[in-house]
Amino acid sequence: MAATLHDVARLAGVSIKTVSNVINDYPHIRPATREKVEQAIAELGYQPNLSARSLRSGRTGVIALALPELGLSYFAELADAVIREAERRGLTVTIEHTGGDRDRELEVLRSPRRKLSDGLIFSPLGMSQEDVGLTGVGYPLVLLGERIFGGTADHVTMQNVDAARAATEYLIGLGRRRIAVVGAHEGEVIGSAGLRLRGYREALDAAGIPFDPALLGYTALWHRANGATSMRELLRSGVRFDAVFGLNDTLALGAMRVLQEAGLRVPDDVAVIGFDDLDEAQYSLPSLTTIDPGREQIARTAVDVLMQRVASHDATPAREVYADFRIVERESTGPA
Amino acid sequence: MAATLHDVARLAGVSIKTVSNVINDYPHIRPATREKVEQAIAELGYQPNLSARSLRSGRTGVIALALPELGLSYFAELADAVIREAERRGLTVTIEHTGGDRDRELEVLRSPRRKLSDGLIFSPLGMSQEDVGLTGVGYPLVLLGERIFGGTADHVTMQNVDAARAATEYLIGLGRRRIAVVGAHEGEVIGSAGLRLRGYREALDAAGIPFDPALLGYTALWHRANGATSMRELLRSGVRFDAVFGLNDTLALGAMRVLQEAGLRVPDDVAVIGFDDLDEAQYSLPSLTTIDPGREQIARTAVDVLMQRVASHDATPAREVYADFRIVERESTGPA
DNA sequence: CTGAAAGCGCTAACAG
DNA sequence: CTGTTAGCGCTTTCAG
Repeated sequence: MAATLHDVARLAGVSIKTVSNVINDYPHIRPATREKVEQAIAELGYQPNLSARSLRSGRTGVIALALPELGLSYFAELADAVIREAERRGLTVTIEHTGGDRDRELEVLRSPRRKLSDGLIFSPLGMSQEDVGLTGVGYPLVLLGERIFGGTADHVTMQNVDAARAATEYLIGLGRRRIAVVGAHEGEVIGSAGLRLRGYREALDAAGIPFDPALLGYTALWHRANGATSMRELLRSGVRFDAVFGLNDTLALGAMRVLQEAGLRVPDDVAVIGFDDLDEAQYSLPSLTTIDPGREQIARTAVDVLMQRVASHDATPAREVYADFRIVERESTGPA
Repeated sequence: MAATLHDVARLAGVSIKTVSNVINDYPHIRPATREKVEQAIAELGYQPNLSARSLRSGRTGVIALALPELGLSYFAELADAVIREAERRGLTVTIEHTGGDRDRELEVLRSPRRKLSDGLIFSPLGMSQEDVGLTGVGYPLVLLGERIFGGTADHVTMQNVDAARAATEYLIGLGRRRIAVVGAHEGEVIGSAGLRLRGYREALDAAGIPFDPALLGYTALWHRANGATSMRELLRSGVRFDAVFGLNDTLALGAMRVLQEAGLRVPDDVAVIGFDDLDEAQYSLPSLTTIDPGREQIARTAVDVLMQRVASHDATPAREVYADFRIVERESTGPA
């Protein structure tokens, strides 16, 4: 059986309180005592029982991260960044998949597993603005993404509209006027697709370019395959375009592949821009111009804000943080 | 404050034991009693405190997964599969990054955090065969990967040698004789690079093709950028080749990109094969022929074996499981 | 500066 | 079928 505080205390000839003090760096301990205790700890290979500690203290040192699935590169890179930030603070991260399914998202929000972590960083996909009331949970919660705004939970998100407008303006600045979109969601207003599409339309309006619904490619999910399918439909429809805005990188990459299969040159015939700045966007052929939406900053801020809530349970009003973005120019849009 | 067993018991007019029985589906409870208790639970919104349960029972319902980083697509897809399998069994997964660094791997193995999970699925990269003794830990441990064999822990791995031999034979069957390799590790015998290179050489030998060291491209890490760099060096060296074996998909993809930049046609001038069958291998241009190393099976088996160890602490001898592999034919090697 | 003692919420004997 | 009781190992008053 593993050694406990009592064992250490007995061996060191002190009380368990003293051992506890040493472990928790309580300041006023006589050096000689500390020495004795540390030696006993080493000798027994003592390790604190984290379950007991968390039962007693109410803190677990764990944060939970709920997202659709790690198979989606964007979320894998987000999770990577969150884990990094958590580890810098001595925290561990548990990951739960929701599959982007509303019911599973609700289940995640109220699961008893929440007690096993100090708080939750939650990236919903199936829930929508109408569910905003359900985010008033009794534990520290940081919302990510573009599905739910204005709730009582802290929220860290991207500047979707502005970034999409910038992407579109960039294409327009290159002289492109017929800009197709891949990844639109029918009738969506809020959510990544809705917001990015709004940015697209704002840029068009500002430049006096009429909006043509025939240029929109719809896809339900943003999996890699859908960008390809959507582009095939666009090509089959016969609509003409000289640029494509992929609402995320995987869509853009899938679309770019289909364009080239069809004998179109990127960027000469069609310029392509994405959104997310995934690692792989650097290594496609041609490399993909895209928006860096500030993923690192989002991860860092989310963990910071969450831990602030954990530390102080005062009811300061919910924060809404927008990460900085920038355009990453690569080959798929040609020389600027 | 959240409701406890006592609150429920009081409200339902029974003892806490009865409530506990209801929660844990203890069979012999009078329906009327069960009814009362369930109503009290609903009314109070009672949720069991998992910390307390785990302190008492010694089980946490959590499994830990330690891997280099989620930014590497292979590990993201592996983690995805492990989480899926865990969720099917009602378990949650915590993920720890090691960065492939030996010291951090050792730290992970003996961290007190291990007590917060029932067991560990561990994919080392920095540790090597000499560290095999350090894998005899006091908790359920499943080793993944190709760094350490023959220890006292269960081990789930790929058929690296056989799969790499099959990949090489496939290229040879296509009439290619000068097969370059991207991702070799200087002097490595065990480990993914070493084993896959051995498979490569076995295939060469079997076909009577002399081994030419000039065809090996070395890279320290298997990040995407390294495949590109390695291929650039190979091209600069002037060595001639008609095929490339990327020791994993990201390397192959990086290399393929450089080949095309250099004006070489894939597969006409150079055929390319990878290893891992990442999602993105389907969507590159051309799509990448690769080895599916049985990732799903690895995840499923790892979780199964781990939970068997958790359930029965008997010291049955360590298992060594090899997943099935298969060649996935795509465009980068042309029609077979 | 250190010790004694209470109890976090739960499970599991052991009785009835 | 249900109630009582004793801890799991730790933190934390409260006294010395």
